Order: sequence, then C-alpha cells, then structure tokens
Amino acid sequence: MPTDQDYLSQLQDYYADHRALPSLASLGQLVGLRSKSSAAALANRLKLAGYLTTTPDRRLAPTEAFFARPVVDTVRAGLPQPANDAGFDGLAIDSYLVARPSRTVLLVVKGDSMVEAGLMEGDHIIVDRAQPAAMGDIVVAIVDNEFTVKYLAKDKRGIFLKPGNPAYPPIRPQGELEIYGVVTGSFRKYR
Amino acid sequence: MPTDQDYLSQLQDYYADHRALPSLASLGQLVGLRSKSSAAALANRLKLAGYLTTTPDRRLAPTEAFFARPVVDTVRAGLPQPANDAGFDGLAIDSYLVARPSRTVLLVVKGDSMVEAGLMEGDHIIVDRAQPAAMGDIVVAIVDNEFTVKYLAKDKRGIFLKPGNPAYPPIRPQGELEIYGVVTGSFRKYR
DNA sequence: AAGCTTATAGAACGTTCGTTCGATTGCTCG
DNA sequence: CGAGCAATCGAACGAACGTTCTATAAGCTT
Repeated sequence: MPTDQDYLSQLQDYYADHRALPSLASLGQLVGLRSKSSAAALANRLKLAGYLTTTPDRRLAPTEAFFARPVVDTVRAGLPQPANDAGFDGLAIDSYLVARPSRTVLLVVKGDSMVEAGLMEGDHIIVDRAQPAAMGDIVVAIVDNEFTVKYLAKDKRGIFLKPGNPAYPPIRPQGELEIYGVVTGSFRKYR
Repeated sequence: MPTDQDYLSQLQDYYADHRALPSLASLGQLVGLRSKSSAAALANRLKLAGYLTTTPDRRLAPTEAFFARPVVDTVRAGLPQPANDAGFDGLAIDSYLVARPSRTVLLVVKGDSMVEAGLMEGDHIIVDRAQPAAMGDIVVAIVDNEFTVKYLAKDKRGIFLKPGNPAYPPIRPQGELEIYGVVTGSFRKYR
C-alpha cells in the first residue's frame, strides 16, 4: 500500500515533467485513486504536511518544502544517504536566489577586484535592480560607462566604492554615484 | 502600452510568488486585460514565443525559457538598459547548474579551506555523485567520517587532497580515498 | 476622411473544476 | 464471525474553466 510519501514522489515527477501540478481528477488518475474526493483528501493531507498550497484560484501549487532536497550536513551522519531522492529539482535554487524575476538581471564578473567577497572572474552575479542599496552591500555601479562590482561604503569624505581586494584603490565618484543594482547572490559552474 | 515582455515579467513574478501559473481569467486580471479571450490571445502569443506550454489538463505551464534571466554585458551598451528586453542572452540558473538532477546533492561549505577556489563559509555547493573525479577537480571526500571539500591532486607520492588555502596542509589518505562526489558548481546568497 | 487591419471586449457554449455527502469497501480486533 | 472504523468510491452540485464567435475600439495606410 502506497504511502503519502510515494504519492508525493509521483507528484514531484509530474511537476518535473510539466512544471505544474495536475487537477484533482488528473491527480487521482496519476496515483491510482478512482474518485476525485480521494484525490482531494490526499491533497489535503499533503497540504497539512506542508508540501502543497493553493493559488488564489484554488489550484494546487507546490510549496518550498515540495522542492526541498536533503542538504547534506558537513559531518556525515551515521546512516547512508537517504535514498528517497525523487530527483533534485533545480527550481529550488532558482527561487532561493531570485526573489523578483522581473527586477533581476545576471551579470558576469570581470577581474578579481572582489575576491575577498568570493567573487571570481567568470562568476555570475544576481543583481536586483529595484532594491535600495545599503552601506556594506555589494552593488553594481556604473563608472565611466562600465559596470563595476564593489562594496558600497561610506566614510567622513562621503560615499565611495570599496573593492574587495587590497590591490585596488577605492573609487570615489566625481558627482552622483550611479548604482545599477544590488548584488543579492552569485553562482558559478566548475568544469 | 505594455508589450508582451512586460506581461511576461508579471507572469514571472506571479510564478515566483505562487509557483504556479494563473487561469486565463486571473491572468487577464493580473495584467489588466478585461476579457478572457484577450488573456487567451496573450497566452497563445507567449506560447508561440516559447515561454509557455499547456499541461495535459490544458493548464498553462512555464517552459525552460520562462525561467531564463537576462544576462547583461559588463560594458554598458549605449542605450539605457531595460531589465527585460528580448535580444539578451537568457540563462536559467537551475538547469545551468544542475545537469543530472537525480544524482545531484547540495552541501554547505564549512571553513575557509577552499577560499582560493572562491568557496567561502556558508556557500552552497552542487555535488554530482555519479561523475567520475579527475585530477584538478574539486571533490567532496570523506575523511575521518566527515565531508571535506578539496582539490583532487596527485604527485609522485600518490593521490591526495589539496586545500585551496596555503594555511592548510594537504591531506594524504591512509588507505583508500573515499570520494563522495564531484563539485560541479556553487552558489551563494548575500543578505 | 475613409477604409482596412489589428487588438480588445463581451457574451455564450460545453467541459471540467473543486467541494460535498451518502454509500461502499476493506481492514482490525474482540 | 461480525461489529466498528477508516479509507475510498461514486454521484451531484454550482462555480470556474478554456474556447469560440461577434461586436467594438484603436491604429495605419492611402
């Protein structure tokens, strides 16, 4: 007899295929329940368990937990890795990194002026164009018609751009400092 | 007058909020179209453009392109830069980072032993458990029952783990070196 | 200005949705 | 065996769905 976990796995597979959840009728058909009310009961159980929600128009929608994958701890646990991996859904990364897609832009890092912040040449940074910048944030500013990624800093002489690398000097804007956006994340691919 | 790109942005934000797409009626209300047929026409245009599909039960579903974020060039182009403009390269973060979902696991970096590789404490790394490790790769190995992230290296004395930080010594395995997986990417969130 | 094209509105349609409720099934335990 | 219970079924319901069609409004062309 299948458990709710099994059903959840099937739903996750369905989501991986279609990037959407089925209707209750289709859900029933998918997991082998013949009546819609049974499917509704299942959906309610999964809602209770925190895997599903409903959208404003009462459709099923996954929650964060629906995508959650075991983030393995650094210290190995006694047991071997839980094998219930129904498959990692990359979307978790997407929604983790990007809060407002329409205001988000990607940029590729040039140079090593932010190595202290862990930003290396070729890294992709996630830039939120709408978020207001605060002191200490990593920002994308426009200097001499070029994008530059630096810390936003302030001292008695005013606001300036501080590189995350002692080999580079701070940049003090002539007039107004034009900030393109705030860096909210970064990612990188090896190989 | 809003373009289809504007509408797409609104849909992307809706998806970021609910992890599902709205019905045609809700879509119309969302973007300010008063009739369902207009919303249907919009949906068809976005389908034609490759951003949307339909599930087996005729619901709207996003495609791969739907998740792509624009990548802007480091050098600012002459024109002011709209956040969402066709013609820029798009990149879907998740599928870029995760090639084989079912064999991929996330890990959180502890310590600073790989700073040279741009891996800082708290970063998430993407680990492919199935990929064979080659020399020079960043690997997750199991040493003293703990996960450790290091370069895989080899010299005349044999295979060893090389930290990306001169403050740490190389690790030479007693017997067999147990490799958990290969690091294929990493990501990090600021703030 | 008139005529044409395109986009949107609005209404009608049969279908499918999610919900509800009583009937039925299958299992447990005395 | 048979009563009790929980899960599932199956049918019914109004609401909402996506589709289709025609009418209206807005833009262009000439």
